[in-house]
Order: sequence, then C-alpha cells, then structure tokens
Amino acid sequence: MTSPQNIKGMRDHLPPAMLLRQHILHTLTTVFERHGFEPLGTPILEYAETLEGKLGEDEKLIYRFEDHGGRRLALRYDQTVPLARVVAQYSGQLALPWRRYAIGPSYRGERPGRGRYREFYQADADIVGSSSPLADAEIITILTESLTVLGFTDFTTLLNHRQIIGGIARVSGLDEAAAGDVYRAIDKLDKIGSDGVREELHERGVTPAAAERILTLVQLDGSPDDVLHELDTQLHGDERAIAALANLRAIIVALEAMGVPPACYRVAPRLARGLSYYTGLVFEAITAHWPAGSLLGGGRYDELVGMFAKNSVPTVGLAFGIDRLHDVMEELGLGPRATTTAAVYVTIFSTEQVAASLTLVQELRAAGINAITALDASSGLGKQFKEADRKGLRYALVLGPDELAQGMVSIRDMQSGAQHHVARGEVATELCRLLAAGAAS
RNA sequence: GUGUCUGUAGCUCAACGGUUAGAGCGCCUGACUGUGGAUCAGGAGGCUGUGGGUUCGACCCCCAUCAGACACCCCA
Repeated sequence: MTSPQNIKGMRDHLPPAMLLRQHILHTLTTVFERHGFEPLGTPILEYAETLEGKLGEDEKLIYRFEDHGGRRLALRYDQTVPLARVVAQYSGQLALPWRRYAIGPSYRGERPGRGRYREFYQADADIVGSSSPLADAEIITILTESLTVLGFTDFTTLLNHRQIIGGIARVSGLDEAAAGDVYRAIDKLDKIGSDGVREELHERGVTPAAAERILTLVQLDGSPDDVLHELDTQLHGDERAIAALANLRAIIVALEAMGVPPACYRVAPRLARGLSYYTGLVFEAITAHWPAGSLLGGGRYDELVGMFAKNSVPTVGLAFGIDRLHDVMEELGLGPRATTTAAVYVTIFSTEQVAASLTLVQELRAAGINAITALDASSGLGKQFKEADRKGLRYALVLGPDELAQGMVSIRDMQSGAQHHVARGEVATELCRLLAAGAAS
C-alpha cells in the first residue's frame, strides 16, 4: 500500500465538515447541561469481557484484540455499557439518580454504508437510578429540544414499550423466543410493506391468523390516546402489557406538561429496536429526509447496570448518531455554513508595516474577534486579498502608509468589495458591530 | 458477513487491446494599478488504487487485494 488511505469505514473530517460537527456537539452539550446533565468520559478501550454478554447477536461486531501483555481488549461498541461499568464501579461516589452525558467515538466492525461507519460519534444522555416515568419524559424532552435547536422542523419520535411488543406477541399466541424474530420482520414494515411482512412472518412459521393479528396491532396509528386505548382493549388480560400502557400514558402526561408539541411524537407499536438490553420504553426519531435508519434512538434498560452491580439500577437514555445528524443537516442546509474560524484578515502592506499589522490583529483578538494576518509580508495586497477570499473571511483590513498617516484603517467587505475608513482606535468596535449585524441577518 | 457496481491529475470526467494517457474546473507565475472574483498569456501536476497474470503490446482482458457506492443483514 504505497498511497495513503483510510481504514475501511473510518473517515477524516476536513475543516468544513468538522465545523458543522462541532456546532452539533456544542448544541447538544448546551441542551444536556441546560437539563443539568453532567459530563462523563471513559476510555475507548475496555476489557473484552466487559462488553461481552450484553449485546446479543451484535456481539460479533465488536472489535477485539490482544495487547502486548496478552490481555483481551475491545473497542467500545457504544457508550452505554461503559456507563453501566462506571455506575457499578463508583457506586459509592455517585449520587443517584445521576444525569450524565457522554460524547465520543464508538466502534463497530460492520459493513459501512450510507450513514453507517465503523468509527462513529455518539452523544448520549442517560438518567441512572430512576424508574420514574418523569425520567423517561425528560429524555424525550431533551431529544425534542435538541433536534429543534439544531433546526429540524419535521421529525417524529416513535414511542413504544418492550412489554407492548411482548404483549402483542403473547396475545397472538407466540412465545418469547419467537417474538424477537417476529419483531425484526415488523421493523421492516416501512421498507417492505404489510404484504412483505406477512410473507416474512409466514416464513418464520407464524400462522396466518396470528400474523394478521400482529399486523393489525402493529399498524395501529392515530393520536397517542387512541392508539393506547385500542391497545388497552386488544391486550386486555396481559398484565405486563397493560402496565406498559399505563407507563406510556404517564410519560405522555409528563411530556405534555413540559410543553413537548404533540406533533413531535407518536405511539408506534411497530417500533422494535435491536439492542437486546432494553426493558421498557423504546423510542427513535425519524425524519422523511433520512430514510436510512434513525437519527437517534434509546430507551429504558433496567437490568444492564445490574449485570455489573449486585442490585438492579433502572436507567433510561438516548444516543444521538452524530454522523447521521451531520449528513442530514448537510443535505438540508442546516447549521452554520462557515468554512473557517476567522472572520477578519489583516493584510500586511509591506515589511515596514509588519509591526503595525501585528499590533492591530492582537487588539482585535483581545476584543474577541477571530482574526489572522498574512504570513508573507512581501506578497502583494492582491495575493493577500485572494487568500482572504478563498478562506471565506468576511472582512479584510488594510493598514498602509496612507492609513498610518491619517490614523485610519481601511475595512474591506470581501463580499461586496465596498471599503471604508475607520479611525484606528475604532476598528475593533466597528468590526464587532459589523459582525454582529452580519450574524443577525 | 452476502450480492451488484465503481476506482484515470487536487475535483468532475474522456481515451477501439496499439505512438508521448487528454479536457474542463482548480492550483502556481505573469500581464495589473496600494486591492480578490473577470479577461488574456504561460506553467506545474499521472508508475491509470495496489500486487500479480494473459499478450508482441494492457487504463482497457483475467486473478487477488485495498478503498468507495448501492441493495441485503443489522443498526447510531
């Protein structure tokens, strides 16, 4: 391999992409902290044993290897299992319920595809140690706020409950083992249609009568109240499912109180979700602009932490897929379209004026303005303007003999080409004013 | 992990198995004034993803490998 190359499924992020990613991460951090969540950092590497036995079939996607000492290590598959490890390990230091967020890369040895990579960023927010429906509702509220602040206008959060899924399987006469298979088929409803699902169910040995029952229940649609009411009737007699419906109702009541618009969520009994550790609420956000998988997902997993600790620790949380968010936002033109970090370019007129320009640029920086100077004092103004233009900087300053003599600085608007003089002492305030006006429009 | 397709200049793409692999855009230099975008003139840039094979001769055909796209599978 003579020419440099990326490892399969792992990407570089050049400045324009990285700026959007950072905008996303910063926005999510702000929302998380607005809700009082605390940051947690854990290593990318864990003992393989820590990750094994929690993910079901997905386990084969874990990157595993041995270190120099022959220890079996693994790259983390998500940030949830490490959270569970931390909760068990530091149980004495953590006051529960604990609201924590974590942002970082995880790794899965999958075949890369649209919106799917082997190294991908997730932003997680979880409430550890509470089984209250208020915790579930808080997570959904964070989800809604985050997507709204990022600029999404037409997303929907699908809500479901593992015990509704279980109940539907049970009243259709299936045992727990078969239910998983069935739900994998139902999860594809949007993609292959009800006929396709019917066929798949048949292939998996579900009787036609049971398949029809399942399809009917799973395709219930309408207002959350209507869907829950109908499920109540249909699942009558299945205690766990009835309890799940009550739980969803309580969550929705809390959502309403927190002002989450009803148009943002639906009860969708067909939502399955793959990760095997979920035990209660499950949800994911979808948008018509991204047919390939969900933007984020999550749910309640009350037993996972208990696999490390002795007692069970009820937990609910979500994970944003940063790479998918990024790709969708790019397609929709959401977020800042900056290609660089600086806003102002200070030219250097000639080798005699180097000091004057350097002094000026430091003043701008002290005033909170991101600014750069030319690095080659002997290059002409034309070349310097060109550099400023190519970088996408909004303003260029000229400080030549004429300006120096008059105690002025020329401010050039690189978009319009217009140029005006400002007194040397007023430059920073004038630029702040211009930049604020530009940001507002 | 399975299947299909793709890989040529920084980017988008040409080139019948046959001379020295081309074009547009971009990049660099100059015309050019104390000033970018426009125009004109010139210039740099390639072991055709990589490694084998077939052939007198390979960008082109065959095999392998790496990377990418799409559809499965699954998921963020």
